[in-house]
Amino acid sequence: MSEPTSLHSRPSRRNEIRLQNQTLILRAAEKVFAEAGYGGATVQLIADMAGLPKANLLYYFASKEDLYRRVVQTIFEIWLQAAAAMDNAPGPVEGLGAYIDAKMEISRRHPDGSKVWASEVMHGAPVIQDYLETTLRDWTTGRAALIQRWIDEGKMAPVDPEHLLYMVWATTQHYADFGHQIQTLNGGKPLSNAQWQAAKASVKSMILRGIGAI
Amino acid sequence: MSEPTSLHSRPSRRNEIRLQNQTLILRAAEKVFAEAGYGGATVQLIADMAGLPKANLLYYFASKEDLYRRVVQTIFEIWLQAAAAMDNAPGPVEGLGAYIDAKMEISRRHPDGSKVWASEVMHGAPVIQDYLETTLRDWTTGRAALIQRWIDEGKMAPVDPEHLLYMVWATTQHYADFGHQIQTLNGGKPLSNAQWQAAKASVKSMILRGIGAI
DNA sequence: TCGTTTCCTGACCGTATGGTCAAGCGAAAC
DNA sequence: GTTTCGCTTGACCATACGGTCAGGAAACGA
Repeated sequence: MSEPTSLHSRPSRRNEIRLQNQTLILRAAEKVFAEAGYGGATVQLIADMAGLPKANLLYYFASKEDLYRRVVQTIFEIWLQAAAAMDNAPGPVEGLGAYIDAKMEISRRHPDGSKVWASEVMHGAPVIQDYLETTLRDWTTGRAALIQRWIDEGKMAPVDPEHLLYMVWATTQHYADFGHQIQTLNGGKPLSNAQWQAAKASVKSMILRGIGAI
Repeated sequence: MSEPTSLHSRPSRRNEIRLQNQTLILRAAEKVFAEAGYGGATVQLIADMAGLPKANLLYYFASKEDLYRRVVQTIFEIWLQAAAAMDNAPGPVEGLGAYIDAKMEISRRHPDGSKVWASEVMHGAPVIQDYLETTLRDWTTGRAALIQRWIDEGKMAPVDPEHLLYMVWATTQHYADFGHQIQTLNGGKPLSNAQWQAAKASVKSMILRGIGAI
């Protein structure tokens, strides 16, 4: 009853299991939400994917919606990390180049996350609307200003910074969100390592040339 | 009481009602599928949106899946019509320019259709896989060859035609699929007429410059 | 007018879903 | 050795879902 110093005990077996199961569930949830959408996903499906009984999921996460919210937030954080690639760059070639590289890498490594994000936004952003209005809006205006500075310094053509950002988002995320279509057009096979490099180079060169940076 | 001199019974009242209700239902279905996804959409929701009893929908359409299939096919046909804009063009400026214009117009006028299409592809194209493998693949290889011809004729830089097409698809459809995000970043207001024109011009100029066509 | 076909719909059904619960389990704390 | 307390789970529940059906209403042909 009286806790002497049990504020936070060592990692202990308990917390270890807890964390392990939570990440296991979140990973399964990401996959199922990406494949079936929020409405099409079922807790049972996620449980099967995770190899756990359904009731166990609902011990760790209060509800399906709670689980979904966690998945979306995780993706948003990954998304924001890549955003930092644009910082401290002397010009658009380095800054946008690194940003495009980072976003293409995310499309390759987290296609499910990208799909969940796309689905969330397409359905009106019911759970991350506040993030869009605060974090994303601030980030966007900040980078738009940075791009405008590059334009003023004559480092690129005078394009609308926001539409440029949309193009970067759209093009890079397309390789995740429409990966199935791309795979089908690629003879049914996923893009190989070399093809991914070619895609990255194509996207980068077209965009950078499109804004007169190269 | 029916008058013997029926004023207009040319298309016969029956077929008229039938067609009217079917399009009413399809329009409602497109909206609901776009907003909630296939799994999240319910027949009841579509019926409410159409202002008809649920049983009436299932009189005209055999099942929810049948209704969904019709919606997706309709979108695909609209999509293909825009594809013709590239034909008979002397070069990339006219051909791709017209294609981008057409696709932007579709994003503006059929955002729900675009979302349903995106959702369908993201979830592995369960109902239009065969279209992807036949119609879309043929169209893509054909247009890739056309673009390659333009490259050979020195009308544009030697970019990978397929990645160029992906960029056009991604960028134009982004304005429909991520319309909610764009609206949020636009202060919560939908793009105005002028803003749509600016978007169109931005996308066109960035892409055409990106491939060295202007 | 009458018979036939098509349209319309309230009531209903089997199933699957998100979520609850109470009883068990096992490692650690006493 | 016993108690504690978080972890685990089969069984269960209310609800909502897609789909059916019987039978009435309206439109049509003759």
